[in-house]
Amino acid sequence: MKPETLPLFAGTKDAKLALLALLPRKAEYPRGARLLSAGEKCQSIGILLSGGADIVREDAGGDPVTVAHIGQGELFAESFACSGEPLTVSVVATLPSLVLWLSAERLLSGAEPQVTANALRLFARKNLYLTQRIEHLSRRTLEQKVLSYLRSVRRAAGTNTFCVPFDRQGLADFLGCDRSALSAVLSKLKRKGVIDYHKNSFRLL
Amino acid sequence: MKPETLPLFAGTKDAKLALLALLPRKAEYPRGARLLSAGEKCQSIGILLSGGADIVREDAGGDPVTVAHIGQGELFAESFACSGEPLTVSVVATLPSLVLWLSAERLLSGAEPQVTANALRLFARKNLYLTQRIEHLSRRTLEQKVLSYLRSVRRAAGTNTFCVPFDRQGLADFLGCDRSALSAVLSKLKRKGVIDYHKNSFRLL
DNA sequence: TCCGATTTGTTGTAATTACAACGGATTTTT
DNA sequence: AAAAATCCGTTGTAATTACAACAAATCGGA
Repeated sequence: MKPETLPLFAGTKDAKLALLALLPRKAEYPRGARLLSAGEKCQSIGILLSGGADIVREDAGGDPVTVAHIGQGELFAESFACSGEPLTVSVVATLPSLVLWLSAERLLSGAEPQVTANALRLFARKNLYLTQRIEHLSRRTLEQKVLSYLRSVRRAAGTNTFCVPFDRQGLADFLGCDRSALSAVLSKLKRKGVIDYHKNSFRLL
Repeated sequence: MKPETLPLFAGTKDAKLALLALLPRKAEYPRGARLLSAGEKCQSIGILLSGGADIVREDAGGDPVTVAHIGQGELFAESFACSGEPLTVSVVATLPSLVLWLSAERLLSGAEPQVTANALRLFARKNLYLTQRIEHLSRRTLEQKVLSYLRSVRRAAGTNTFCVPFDRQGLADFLGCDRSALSAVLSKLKRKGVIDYHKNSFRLL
């Protein structure tokens, strides 16, 4: 994936130049490598050019929890880098990965205005995504969580039949529940005639 | 609350000027008024100068749910305004309120760089806050949710004794559970000697 | 201080969910 | 094609939680 084609540089006259202003560094990591560790302060925004990684919380009291997955082209650690807070999570490569590191300081001052505006938009979008997930997670019962989620996907798709970007385990993680409990709720909803589904294709009536 | 003293304008040479570049409009709302309605596209970022408001989701299938409260000095609708997405929630005044509306378009291009940088930092912080809440909400049991939350407050406070900024009902809403169930879990943890508390002052051992 | 209102804890019950185990289906690898 | 691995739904059980109702404690005026 070419850095200049990233959404962050959309609309710039010279993406290459805009990129250089952010002091880019590329780094390769083997599978299993730690890109960042909890407790550090990080000055750089990460962009995963290729490969895959997990954001992991290793809590003192509890066992480690995978908070999110990072796919190709996605930003990570941007909030920590831009807010100056130390990391509360670690980032671990699940595949051999190529990472582009960009200076957060430069992004905050000294970058092309178009790039900063893009960043603001990206941050806003992520906020919306997080807020939506919170709305699903806040429902009291699993059935409500599932319906809240399916309705949000339907709204985004604009059709009653749509696909979800998860397998069952992924959806269970996203909704903060057990996979088999999710399966049970889904088939109950199917029996009740509220939804229909096959694999990750759903219909909401 | 004076607009020029807002964090958004911190570090500007002339806060008044920086404010004017964002085409500010002030508006007053009586208690119960809708500041924004789901489905609209909003071009403006809201800042609550005084009063109080709730962010409410009115779902087709379910009853309305209060997603968040907005207090004095807080931003709202900023993510929708900056990303261009239509609102999925409504905003309702719970008290007579004074709102400062600022042009999102201007913030994205044409604002003082310092202001844009401040916005980026604020968005980043909100991001972290939302992510943390998701981590709590994702735990499987209420006990884990509570401990996850209390540990995060302890980490922020740096001491084993600390106060939480919620009453019980507020904490229950934040953790997505029933208030009495929360009370029950808290006293179980107290009996087990894991925590101690009185009102909203907690000690985590 | 007294009263009313609000907040918080407790109890009981019904419903929900986690968890583990298993079997069938599907996919991938050899 | 066979074997292995993964994914998915089902079942049973124990634990958890929602929910409603109520009692105790706390708070805020009058």
